[in-house]
Amino acid sequence: MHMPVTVRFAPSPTGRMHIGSARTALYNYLLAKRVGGRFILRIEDTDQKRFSPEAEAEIIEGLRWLGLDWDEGPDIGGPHAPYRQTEAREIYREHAQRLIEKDHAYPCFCTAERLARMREEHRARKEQPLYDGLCRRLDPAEAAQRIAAGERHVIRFKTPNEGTTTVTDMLRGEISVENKTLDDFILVKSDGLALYHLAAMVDDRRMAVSHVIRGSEWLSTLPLHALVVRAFGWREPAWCHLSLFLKPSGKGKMSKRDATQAMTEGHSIFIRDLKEMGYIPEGILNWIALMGASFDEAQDVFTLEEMIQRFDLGHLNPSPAAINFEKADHFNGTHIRRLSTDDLAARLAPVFAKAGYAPDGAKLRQVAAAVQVRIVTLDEAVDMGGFFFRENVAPDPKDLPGKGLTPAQSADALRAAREILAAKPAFDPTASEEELRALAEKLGYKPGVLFGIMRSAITGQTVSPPLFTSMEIIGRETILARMGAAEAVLRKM
RNA sequence: GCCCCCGUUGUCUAGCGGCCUAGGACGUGGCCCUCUCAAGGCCAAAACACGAGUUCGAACCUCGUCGGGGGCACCA
Repeated sequence: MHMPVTVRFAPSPTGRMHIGSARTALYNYLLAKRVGGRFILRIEDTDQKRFSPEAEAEIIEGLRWLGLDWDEGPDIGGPHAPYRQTEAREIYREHAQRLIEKDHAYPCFCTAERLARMREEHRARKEQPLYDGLCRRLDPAEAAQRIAAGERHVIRFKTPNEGTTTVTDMLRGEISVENKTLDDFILVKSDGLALYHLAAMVDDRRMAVSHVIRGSEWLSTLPLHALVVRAFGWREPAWCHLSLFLKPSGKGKMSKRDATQAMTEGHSIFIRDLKEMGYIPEGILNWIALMGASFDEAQDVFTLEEMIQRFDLGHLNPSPAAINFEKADHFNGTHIRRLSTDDLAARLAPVFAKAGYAPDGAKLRQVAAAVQVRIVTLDEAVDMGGFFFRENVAPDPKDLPGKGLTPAQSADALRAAREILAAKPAFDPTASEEELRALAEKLGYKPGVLFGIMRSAITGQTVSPPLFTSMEIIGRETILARMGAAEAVLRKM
């Protein structure tokens, strides 16, 4: 008998969408697709203080760009609305009330000041900073009276004082903690809004979530969450805590400063940045999927579809993984090479446009084919092939003379080459290659030397796609003009 | 300080008691190809944290040590 699988990606809109959350979303998505289950997007915005209005948009934009489509969510609705926790306040309140009635929770009137003082004392005595249970011992009648009088209060969970709580994590097996080390954590804040510990559990229940796949920063609160679920008498979801992403050095998780540092080195952990840097979804997906998991013993390049076919929770790795930006480049380049020419051209169009060029269709296709194996990110196509779309090139004069040749010798060679090309009634550079090689031999130069001069003259670069391919894209008149111009420069040197 | 988790080359990983003289990938070095740059092909260096135990046999099981990480909020 199979329970229907439902998973959810539940980010909080407090910051930018980064590769860590993208990977969590990906694994959730993969499991859902693998078994034909549902994938829900839920926004956990109970933290009003840290709420950022742009964050939700960036999350949605990031997921869409990556192609991780959801079946239910705040933007598209679904049978379990609301999908934003601030829109479900009453639901959480009712549930908190039920917990109080079942003697699993209690109102607490302690002030923030008292709590802070208490914590300080605990730390001073090197004890665990747990709530001391003052209000837990309050007479319920008195508590009810104070609430009726409008006194500010929070609702705390009544954690068992004795025994141990054991929870099963799919990747780690059983995890046990002694209940006396667990805090009477707050379920509902004094402003009436639930905290994650309550809201997420209630929502997972409401939405019939079968597998909770989330970051392992939640591992330490897992027993608490299991206790809440059990207090309600609900069936527990399968818990699966993903490994953490560590900074490239492997020492600690990425901090804000590390993220900034990465930017100065030309990297980023943020999805939107990666997109703007010219990474493609296929590359990013492949990259993050393999940090903390393996999909196949003998293969490591996968499309989303292939990942779905091979996804297996059992192949997730519980140990933390250091981020490796070189691999992002590797996977991105690999996936760019796998694109069809038309597809690459379509993706390159906005990149060239952004750089100020007006790429037309047919030529863009040719350029795409020419740069395809030479670029790691889409943006690199501009450096490698921008000259295809420029009216004029301005080669650095010092790059013009052939290796080991004087400017005069180079000018002569260039003129001779130009004459060969100009003499052809039908312009076909590739067909002229043999003749040009013969020319080089006649002059006593290596072909590469002659081609080097031509490359500088025609492309304005010392590095470019293959000369003859490039010439075909550029066209006769432009080539002859550029060669002539370069010769003139050489004559004056 | 307390609680929890993790530990195979520099990095991501395969390995689930004999298939391991530990496999793949990134990166690194070399060679080949070559008009530049790439891509591609071939080769190389590089790891089971340590110590006990269990067993005929341990990277795989157990315990300890050490190392790393996460959490300890009216944040998520």
